[in-house]
Amino acid sequence: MLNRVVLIGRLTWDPELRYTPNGVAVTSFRLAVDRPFTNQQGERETDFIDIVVWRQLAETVANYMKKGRLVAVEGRLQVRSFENNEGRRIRVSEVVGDNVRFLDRGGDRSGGSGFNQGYDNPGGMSKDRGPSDDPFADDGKPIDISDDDLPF
Amino acid sequence: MLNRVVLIGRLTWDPELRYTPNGVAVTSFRLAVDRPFTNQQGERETDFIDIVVWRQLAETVANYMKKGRLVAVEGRLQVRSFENNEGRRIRVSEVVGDNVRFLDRGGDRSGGSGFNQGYDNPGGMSKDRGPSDDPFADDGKPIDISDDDLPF
Amino acid sequence: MLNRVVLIGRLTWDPELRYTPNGVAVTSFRLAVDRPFTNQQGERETDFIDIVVWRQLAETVANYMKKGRLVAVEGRLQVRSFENNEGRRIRVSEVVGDNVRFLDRGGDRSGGSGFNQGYDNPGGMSKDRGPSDDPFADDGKPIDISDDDLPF
Amino acid sequence: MLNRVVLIGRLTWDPELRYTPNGVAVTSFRLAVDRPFTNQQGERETDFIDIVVWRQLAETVANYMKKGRLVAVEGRLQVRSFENNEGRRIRVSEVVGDNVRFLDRGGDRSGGSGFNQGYDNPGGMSKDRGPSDDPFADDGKPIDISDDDLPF
DNA sequence: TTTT
DNA sequence: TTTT
Repeated sequence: MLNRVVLIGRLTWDPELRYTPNGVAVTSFRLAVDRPFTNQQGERETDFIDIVVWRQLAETVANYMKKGRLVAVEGRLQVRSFENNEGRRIRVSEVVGDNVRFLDRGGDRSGGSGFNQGYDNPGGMSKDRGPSDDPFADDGKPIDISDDDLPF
Repeated sequence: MLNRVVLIGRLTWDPELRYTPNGVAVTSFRLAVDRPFTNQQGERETDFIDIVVWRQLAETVANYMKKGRLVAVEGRLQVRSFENNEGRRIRVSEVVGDNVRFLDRGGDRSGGSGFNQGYDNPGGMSKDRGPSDDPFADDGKPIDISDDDLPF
Repeated sequence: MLNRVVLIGRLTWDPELRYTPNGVAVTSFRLAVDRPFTNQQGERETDFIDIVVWRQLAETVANYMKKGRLVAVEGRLQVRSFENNEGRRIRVSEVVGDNVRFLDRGGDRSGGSGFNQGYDNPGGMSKDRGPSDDPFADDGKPIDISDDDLPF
Repeated sequence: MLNRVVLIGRLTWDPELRYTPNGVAVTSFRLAVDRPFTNQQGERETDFIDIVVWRQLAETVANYMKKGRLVAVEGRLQVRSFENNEGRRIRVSEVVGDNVRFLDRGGDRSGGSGFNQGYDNPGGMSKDRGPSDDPFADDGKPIDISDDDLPF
């Protein structure tokens, strides 16, 4: 009914871009997210959380992200369940990201953050697109609504 | 850089649908969100939070929501600042909703919830559309990616 | 660094309350969270997400929740990794809930929602407590700050 | 019923620490949060969002944050309404932060992030404390539950 | 009072 | 204009 996740963490390896048989771009990576407290041994533990992003966002992430980079990820928590080839039931949890923000230096605007951004259409509601069909390509038209446009 | 709000509360009045001069649907409503604690007088206070939704979601909300209904709203917190006609600086805060879920009886699936749902394209990244141009109209094609499509 | 999850879904079974050897209450349950879109076969899929709650919240949830009930859960996504007795690496993902809200009729306030609420101390920053040591027990003192108290 | 906000943005000025008459620390600051899209004039707009934090977190923020720093804030959206001295109804919206993470260099761990963290007890459920009574002071005891402690 |  |  509602499923929203927000994470900030560091990439544990370089993301790798793949394509589905239908040509849809998909990138997976793992995020190290430190817990905000220490355990009984006084150690700070870390959750290693798998992220998957699709389409244009997959390509942006693959192009700009590297192991160690700090990112914010928004998305939904997905649990897939299947039987492996030993007949064992396996459950795989991952966050399907629809927004990824780069939080440390990207070499862009003088040490700034968010130099590159990615937005996907949350909830997978966008139609399936091939990799060459950029859903965010600028068509030269304005994409927001001006104040003059407001009815109140 | 990142701006996400999730609220659950009750409508304080019937929402009203308007259209911008350009024909874009927009609906505003106010949500009563009880605080999870009581104040020094032992009273439970409530935040009255303004929500605005656009396009198809505006029409869905206007059609199905009524005063008193319980809803979940996802969106971003927007602060507009302007000078009023007395030259005074006014700040208006509202949540621009991109997902609204109906949480109490909708007469749909036997006491179920979420009988009607609305999703807008978060972040306002969709192109401007007129009210008759439903961004979520079903075109008869599948809108998600099947398991067979997965490269891993 | 930051890890926040908000879910709304239905309990797939009655939760069961257990206690750790140290007497800490813990309740697990599974939430069915419908996806907001349909797959290529036109079916609406569901994520079955495991939730675990601790201490007072565990007891509240065990006392009031039943299979089928609609709830909102806030928490953090935790991934535990261990080797099973076959030497296989297993990863278990679950949401550690720190706030659970009951969203359908609880028999309390005439069809209201949120009849019962649970809050845990997010981030696990509270000290370990035994089950009889209610962290939310009312000590008769006010727990919030009045307006008179504000310095601005 | 549920009210959660997650923001990432930059401080627009140095925060200022105050105390209530009862000695409770409170710090306010304003966050500049860029929108993820451009308006009809092709400009990227920014929401300037007021944040208030209390108690220990107020002191941590006041000690470590400076104008321009990038932070993540979690909290709840609060709307206060009152009549000003001209008899006009004023509505003030602000995010009551219960978690603030520092996202750019803090001089701590070699360019790392989150060098300093603050957690407040969300929902204001903690008892009122004076400024010298650090709710997060380490008492030398473990604050989490070990794996051995788990009943499953 | 507006950040990068 | 305040919901339950």
